[in-house]
Amino acid sequence: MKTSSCASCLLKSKAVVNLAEQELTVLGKSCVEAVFEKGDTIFKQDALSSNIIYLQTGLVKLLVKGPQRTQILRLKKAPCYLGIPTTMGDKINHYSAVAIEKTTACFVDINTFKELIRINPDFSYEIIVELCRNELEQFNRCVKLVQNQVFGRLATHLLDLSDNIYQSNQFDLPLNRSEIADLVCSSRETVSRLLSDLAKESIIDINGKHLKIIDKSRLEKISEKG
Amino acid sequence: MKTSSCASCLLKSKAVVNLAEQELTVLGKSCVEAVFEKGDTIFKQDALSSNIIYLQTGLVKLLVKGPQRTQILRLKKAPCYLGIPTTMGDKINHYSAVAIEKTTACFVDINTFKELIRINPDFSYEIIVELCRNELEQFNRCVKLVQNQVFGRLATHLLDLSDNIYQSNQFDLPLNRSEIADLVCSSRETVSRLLSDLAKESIIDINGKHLKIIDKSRLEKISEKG
DNA sequence: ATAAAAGTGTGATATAAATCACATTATTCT
DNA sequence: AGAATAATGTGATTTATATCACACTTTTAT
Repeated sequence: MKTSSCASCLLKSKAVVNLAEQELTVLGKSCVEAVFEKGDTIFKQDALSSNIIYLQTGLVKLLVKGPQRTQILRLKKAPCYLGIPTTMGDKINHYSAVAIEKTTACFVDINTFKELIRINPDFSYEIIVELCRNELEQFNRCVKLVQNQVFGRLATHLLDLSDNIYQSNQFDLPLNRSEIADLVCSSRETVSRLLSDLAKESIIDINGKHLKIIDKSRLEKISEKG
Repeated sequence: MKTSSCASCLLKSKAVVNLAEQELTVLGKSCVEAVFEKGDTIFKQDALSSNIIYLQTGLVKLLVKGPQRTQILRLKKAPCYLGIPTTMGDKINHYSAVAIEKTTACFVDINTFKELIRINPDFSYEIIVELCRNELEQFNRCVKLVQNQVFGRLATHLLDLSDNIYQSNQFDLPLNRSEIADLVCSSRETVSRLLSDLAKESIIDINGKHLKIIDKSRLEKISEKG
């Protein structure tokens, strides 16, 4: 870990690009950069948090360990902020963040973050925009969970990986079958079966972790209807 | 509907109390107040929105009509804002808001709202705090949906009505059985059965819409475990 | 290289809760 | 007031999907 020179950072957030030189100095003084390898925990459920986290590069999973099952709430791809609601709120992490690819992240002290909100309206504005986008995304997830059954949810997440995370119709799944189950709120066995079904129908081609989407339009139909 | 004098309003939001006199005048010029009776729609899913809505008094339900079922996303009690993420985002309402009690609301033009964010950091700060609280609440709802089965979710919502909405251990349900089903993501019949079961166990006393919580600690246990 | 551990696929069974069906009770309307 | 309509309760049946059980495969460790 090292204190960063935010002014010279090439991976500024949409909010941070609005900061003046002097404000960047303020930020730099309480901003610490860290690198996480695949599998590393960035922060842990139930731990106290007094930092906002900005993901510069990489991919993480947000997960909740509940009494019944573990849920992967969502995958978050850099660039984005993590932990704003928690750190602005009750300061106790409601979920853990674990890197599923090599990830670089900046830890920003909450007081500095609040100070920047106080002094720079353009900064605040971008934070508000990000919070709003998050809320709509989470909303969609929650609606999908109720409206669709497992087949549809699985299809939705495969499309999300293809369209938003990897921007390619073939990629290596960053999660094993059990984690995919946690992501689509189902069981390992069901996910295994449904992936086989999709392959039998020639909608996808799957070989271990390598996945190729063959018939995207049918997958989209399943995502909507199923 | 009438253009309001925001300066003299006794129901200012936590954000608005930070506004200076001149800023209140700006707000007042593009702020329209309206009264909604029980059952009235405040805004409709799929419609365009260029207003932020501030609920001064009352109670509303937010609902999504999906292909499979209707969901009541949540009840929102005044004072609170509605529609910030939508109006800041793609401007299309992802859900409807319907008054379930007499409700008064202010419609604020999005450009005025953005202007206030730009000129008053304390205003922005309070908006950020409200967005953060919303995100955590929605998060909890989503986790509960997966971790608990219907019995637990029903108990959770009864407690929410008692603790947060009515602040009393007896009240009239603002929703019929079918709407309660939409709220707990279940079916009318199941809700009906489970309410009877709770009554049989002397955990609640229910007579039509009137509900009295008799054994709160057992209800809390069901809410956590069930 | 071999053993141990972790991950995966697939059939059989169990289960929570939806759906169906219909009787009963409220509420609304003329 | 009486008819029509909506809301509710409750049993029977169905269904999606979890869970169990176990074989097979891949990865990791010694």
